Amino acid sequence: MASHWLVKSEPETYSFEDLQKDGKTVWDGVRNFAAAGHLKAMKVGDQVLFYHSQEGKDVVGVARVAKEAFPDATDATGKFVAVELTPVRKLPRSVTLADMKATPALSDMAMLRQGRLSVSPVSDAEWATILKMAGE
DNA sequence: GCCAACGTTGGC
DNA sequence: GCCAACGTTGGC
Repeated sequence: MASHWLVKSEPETYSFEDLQKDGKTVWDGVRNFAAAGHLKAMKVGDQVLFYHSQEGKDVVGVARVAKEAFPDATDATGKFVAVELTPVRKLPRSVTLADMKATPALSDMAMLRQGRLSVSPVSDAEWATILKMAGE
């Protein structure tokens, strides 16, 4: 059963456009146990919302898990993992943080309840709501 | 094993 | 640029 997720990235560091240009990317550098736990739970084929933090503060695109969790090569301790993501599509309209906060159906979203979490789960209902808000 | 201090993230 | 929230680290 496929799950849905949301990952955050500062577009200045790595934007959705960068992912589309690269064709794929290794999602490493996560140094938070809760987020790492979510990375480990990802399965190939799971869909992932791509959120731009700091600049934009909006969900801009959809990506897909291409490779399940493997040791993060940038982590010397060996405690953290990375996954590989590929771009799926850019959303017709981005969905801003303000829009999500203003939507009662999304009030329980993990990313809203815990702002600093860089990788978080998205329920099927939340997923459908956000895609609809994005004009799909 | 607990708790205080510190560092980092991210929204405003 | 500031401030709040939260996770991690290190001392006891």
